[in-house]
Amino acid sequence: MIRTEGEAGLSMRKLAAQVGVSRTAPYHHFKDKHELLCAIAEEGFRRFVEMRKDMMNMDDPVSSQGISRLVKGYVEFATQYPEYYDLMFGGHLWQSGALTASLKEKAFNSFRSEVEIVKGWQDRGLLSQDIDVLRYAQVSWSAMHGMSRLLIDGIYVDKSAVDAMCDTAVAMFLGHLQQ
Amino acid sequence: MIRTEGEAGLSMRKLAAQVGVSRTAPYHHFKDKHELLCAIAEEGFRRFVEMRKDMMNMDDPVSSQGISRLVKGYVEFATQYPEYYDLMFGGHLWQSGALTASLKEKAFNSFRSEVEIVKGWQDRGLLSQDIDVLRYAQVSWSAMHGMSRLLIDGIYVDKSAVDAMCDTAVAMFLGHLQQ
DNA sequence: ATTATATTTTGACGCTGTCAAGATCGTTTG
DNA sequence: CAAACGATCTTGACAGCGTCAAAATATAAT
Repeated sequence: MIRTEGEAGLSMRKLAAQVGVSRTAPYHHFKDKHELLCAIAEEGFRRFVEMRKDMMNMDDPVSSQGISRLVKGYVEFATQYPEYYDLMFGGHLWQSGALTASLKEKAFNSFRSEVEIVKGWQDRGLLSQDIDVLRYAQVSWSAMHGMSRLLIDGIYVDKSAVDAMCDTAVAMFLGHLQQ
Repeated sequence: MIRTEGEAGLSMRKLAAQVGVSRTAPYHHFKDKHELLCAIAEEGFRRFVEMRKDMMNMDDPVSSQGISRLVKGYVEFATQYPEYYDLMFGGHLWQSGALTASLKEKAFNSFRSEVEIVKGWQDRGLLSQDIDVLRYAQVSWSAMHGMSRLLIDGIYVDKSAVDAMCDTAVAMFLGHLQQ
């Protein structure tokens, strides 16, 4: 429903109707609409980490190909499943401050994996030794997140430029090192 | 009203009540709630470009101080006026695809100014000659946008790290050049 | 077979955006 | 000065929303 009518188009009533059940039946399985959305977001994280694992098995994340693949994979996930991405990393759930504990954990793990990757870059000399890994992970993730958001939200409209943007991002992450 | 109760907390009815008129009076000045939000977003852009001009008058944008000031100014604007930022660069209005013409123009000008700045970096040798300026502007803006979004949306919560993140971003933008 | 528990339903409340028809007011024109 | 007009505002109404409460039903455990 979110995919076809947007996040605002998802209503508990229409959802129940589509399933063939009365309006308030879903409330016995989810306390809130909020809690239902959290559950959907969790499902999104499951898909996300699975995709990420697959990519890191295909190429070493510390290699030009591997890094490029990770960045492109990230943006691809966001643009292919914008509904999941919105719920996972959008303000809608986070600003409420009342995330499900399990959802919070999954999100945290996702970010920690990004930090690990950046640490790998530094360990193998792709990144200067005196760079703060945590900050660098925050900023590089910001870039991927920002690109994804701008694409999803319809601000960046030229989808044929995505690949070039990702390449540029990789170059920027690694300080324009030749390799 | 948005500031105190969030964007979802702004309702045409409450707005009218607060002004002291009937529910539908605002509809004679704005066709839609959508059009009202567009108007607010425009006001946000006015403040944004004004702030940006001030900063570029204080420091040359092609200087370590100037660049740093621009980045920090950007994020500061976003976190200080999150309601404006949400409307200006959030999916809510853009995804509808029906932006006011004047709003669209203001947004486009804002991005073009970012491209100009990056071009300045390249012209003065801060950036390798064989870098695509447009792509680089898109990615660097993505990073600033991503940081802002993650802060606004409550995903990055440690606000004491904002300065260090901005510094890291600047270092990343300029390929870790010493200067 | 009976109790207990899980699940569903109907009804209701207050909220939302916005359309339609009528009322009021200020300004412009004959 | 009066009449017409257009801008502004109002009340009424409609369909939709999330969700609480109480009653009804089905399923499971004793």
